[in-house]
Amino acid sequence: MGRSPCCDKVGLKKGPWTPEEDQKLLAYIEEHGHGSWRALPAKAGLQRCGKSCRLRWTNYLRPDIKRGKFSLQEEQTIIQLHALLGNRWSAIATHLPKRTDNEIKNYWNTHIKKRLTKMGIDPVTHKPKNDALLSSDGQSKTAANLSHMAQWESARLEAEARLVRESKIRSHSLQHQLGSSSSTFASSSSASTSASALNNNNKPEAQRPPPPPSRSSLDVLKAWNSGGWLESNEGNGGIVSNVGVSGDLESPTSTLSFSENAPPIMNGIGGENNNNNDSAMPMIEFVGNSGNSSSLVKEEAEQEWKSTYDSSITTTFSSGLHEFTMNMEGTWASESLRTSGSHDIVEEGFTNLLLKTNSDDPSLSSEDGGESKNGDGGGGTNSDFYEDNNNYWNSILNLVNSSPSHSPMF
DNA sequence: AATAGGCACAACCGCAGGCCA
DNA sequence: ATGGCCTGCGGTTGTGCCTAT
Repeated sequence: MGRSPCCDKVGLKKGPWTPEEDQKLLAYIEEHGHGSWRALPAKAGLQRCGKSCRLRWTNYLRPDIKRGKFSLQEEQTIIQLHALLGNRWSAIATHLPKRTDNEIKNYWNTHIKKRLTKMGIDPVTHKPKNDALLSSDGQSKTAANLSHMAQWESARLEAEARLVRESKIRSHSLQHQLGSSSSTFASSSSASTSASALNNNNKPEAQRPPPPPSRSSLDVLKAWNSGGWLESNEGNGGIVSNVGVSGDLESPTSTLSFSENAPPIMNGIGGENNNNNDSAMPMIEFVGNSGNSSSLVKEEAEQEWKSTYDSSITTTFSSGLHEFTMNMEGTWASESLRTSGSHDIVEEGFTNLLLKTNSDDPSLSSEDGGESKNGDGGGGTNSDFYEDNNNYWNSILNLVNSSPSHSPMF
């Protein structure tokens, strides 16, 4: 694993980019694609290292970047995804179209993190700051559930991101086959969001990965499996891990069941619970159901996207108290889909399903307000606070939603 | 008006890992 | 199998702007 020197430090400019430099970089990429970033600066006449050029492009100059203030929904999505994924900004960014991981990271560090801190919520764990004791004595079963959800979602997101990348690769490969020159960037860039896609787009043919199998769902399942997630749970004394692989592989439906009576089975999941013998530990159950869920077939705007993606995944989380369904509709649709009329679905899919969990259950509404708005972390009612995951999400969102940005809380 | 402090954001740094010769 | 190249990623720093004093 040799690590390449970033660049020759001598004679290369650092610091803020000038409009002239931006123009040079833009003009070059529009005409030639970026190709090798290392070689780009010399070709483009820039006194910058390739890495600097790449960052400038991916974080600022790319034409498909939405700049400006984050919407409330975007903010909520970031909070929720961060609770699930932690500081995996690139994974979070996959659910915020047109936002870069760097932008999201900065926004988190400068805005959301501070808000949560002021609200008495640990921005790392998304728990009230005085919840540590609860976790250590095994009472925070919901935290364990959430941790497991996070693991599941993390694996899913990885697979999703992989699929999106491969989809883009395929798209660009098709474009290439159709005779597009390297300048296809200029016309297709609006439909290409991630830097990786652009990278692949401009890679020499030999460097491009082979086209993925035509059925995207296969890739998802493969990714799930290759991630070791399912295997790691097999024989784990209670976890049923199964993603249906027979027949139609599309639209996997995963059911996460929490059984109040099941023995502790979450070994290795969620650090604070590894040695937990609490009989109340829920059973987590994944049930693959690949054949029945309603497939959402999306029409591609472009001919190269004729292949349909079955881009719905339904994830049902059920507990003794609540059951809510996550319909991952479109979340691994291609970027082309995002810009061809399905954007809203894609952009809002995960966000909405998350938000949905906070409004579906009327029993939650009675717990809005006072308790969750206790900025100091709850004051002795944390066991209630962690009654279930929904309460947790609800509390975060209510705090965010009910507190205008100019309020003292923020 | 000058200045200090805080804030927001762009950019940089360096590690990790995939790919290829 | 090995080593170099390249990119992705997360953490950190630098800098300009805004606001309060």
